[in-house]
Amino acid sequence: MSQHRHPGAPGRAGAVPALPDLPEATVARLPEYLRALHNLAEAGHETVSSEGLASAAGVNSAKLRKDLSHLGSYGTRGVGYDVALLVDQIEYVLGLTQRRAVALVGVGNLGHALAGYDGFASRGFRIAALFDADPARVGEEISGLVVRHIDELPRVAVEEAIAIGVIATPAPAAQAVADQLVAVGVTSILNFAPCVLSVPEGVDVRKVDLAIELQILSFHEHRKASLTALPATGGSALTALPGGLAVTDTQEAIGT
Amino acid sequence: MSQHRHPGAPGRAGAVPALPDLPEATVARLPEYLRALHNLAEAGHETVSSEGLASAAGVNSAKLRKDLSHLGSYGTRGVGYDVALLVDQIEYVLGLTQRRAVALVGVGNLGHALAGYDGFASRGFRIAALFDADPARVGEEISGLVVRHIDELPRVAVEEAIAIGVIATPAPAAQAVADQLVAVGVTSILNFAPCVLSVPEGVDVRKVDLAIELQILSFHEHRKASLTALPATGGSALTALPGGLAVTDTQEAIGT
DNA sequence: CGCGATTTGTGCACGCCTTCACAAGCGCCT
DNA sequence: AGGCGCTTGTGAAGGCGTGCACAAATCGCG
Repeated sequence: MSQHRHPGAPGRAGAVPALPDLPEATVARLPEYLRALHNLAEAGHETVSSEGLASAAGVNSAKLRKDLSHLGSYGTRGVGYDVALLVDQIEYVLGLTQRRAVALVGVGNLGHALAGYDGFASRGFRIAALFDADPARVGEEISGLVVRHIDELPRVAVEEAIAIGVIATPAPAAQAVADQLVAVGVTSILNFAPCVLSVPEGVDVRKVDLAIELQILSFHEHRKASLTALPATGGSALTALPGGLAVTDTQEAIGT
Repeated sequence: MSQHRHPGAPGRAGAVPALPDLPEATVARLPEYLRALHNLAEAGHETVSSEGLASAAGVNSAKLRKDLSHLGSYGTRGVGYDVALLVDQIEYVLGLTQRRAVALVGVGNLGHALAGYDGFASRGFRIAALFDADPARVGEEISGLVVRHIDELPRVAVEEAIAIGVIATPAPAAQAVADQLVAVGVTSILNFAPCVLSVPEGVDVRKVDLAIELQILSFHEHRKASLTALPATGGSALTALPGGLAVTDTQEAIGT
């Protein structure tokens, strides 16, 4: 198609340049590419081949090329991708050109850690406010921010232009917090509480459950054990291949 | 098929009862079903229909039935599933009948929170040891455990029968830690460091990257904004439908 | 100026996952 | 005992995602 047209150049006019709706799977990988690209840029690379970027991001090179082609792509055949250009492009698509304000609700064990996690700040986000329902925690200062009572959410949400809510409360409190976030106009929620949230249409919820991740690992562990444990008993076929197989969804031998 | 045969009853003979290799997508949902089932059991329910359990877990009922059918299934037509029986069955398949020992490496910000997270203990895991490479942190006591130097990993791994390793170090240190874990026989790793790990075949790695989750939300936020920005400003638009529906991949109206 | 080496972009086929729709099975009520 | 309503388990269809393999395009060099 186009030669080197930039459908939505980052620093360019802010006029909603027809954001393509990418496949979910692609969206989920873009941040990984972005991180790899930042590393490459820091290492002095000006261009990178699909093969090189793919291995740095831990994916197949064909998959990477297809992913990038979805967003209009900025590669040069015979050469590769311009690192800086691609960074700008991905950051634009992900909406990282504006530093979004994040409200963190629940400053218990996990909330404390999240409040102090510098990975947020360094990757396009700003923790703008901390909330908790426990009066004993209100007023405490964490990483330069004062914990406020959840009832102040409406006022602060407007003041700080909160775009994303992070829930790090115990499960029983999570639904109420989600409702409050939705009520003040938040349409994106990251939920660390181990429960299902019910939210209106148009609100995105992503869930991170640490115990679930471990349980998934446990299953594979269990399965691996049950395979290597049956050298004799023909029992259930499978005949455990000596090398074993690949993994769940990520790694592969990557050549740093 | 069988009436009420238990191919692998939990407390039963420990003789590797032909663990079926479930679809990855199913495995990833089983922990969610398990959590929902525990809630139902606590609420006094003895049986539950696929519809009921599905909404409690935030999924489609057909999907749930197919998932459960993969593990031999223990439902009764016209009635539903026996809650206690299903709990046992899922816990068995996930390998949660034995409480696996977890080693946590890196007790910085996030590591501290993970060490104190009671969700691990309550859901089948035991944090057996904490490690760090920083001598200043070695010796510190967290949640009843003393932080040890990473060099003690080989000895402790054997003593405590470590089954799963959790990496909560900065990215530059993660690969070395992974290598050390693999060297002492750990074949399941949960990685919180924002980097790709290279591991041998047969080792499972799952990755949790908090910033990536936010960036995915950011994309959808960006896209929603670019859509609603066209009609007539509407500020935050959306006119939140009262009933509201699901979102990206989880929620649904749940009737607690 | 032309040719070959290199690398992107993509058409295509395959497999996994989801969803629908319905037959089979079970309990309860009459 | 028989029928009826409810719920599970599953065959089939459709959609999505992945990976291969190759044509198109670009650069560098002779």
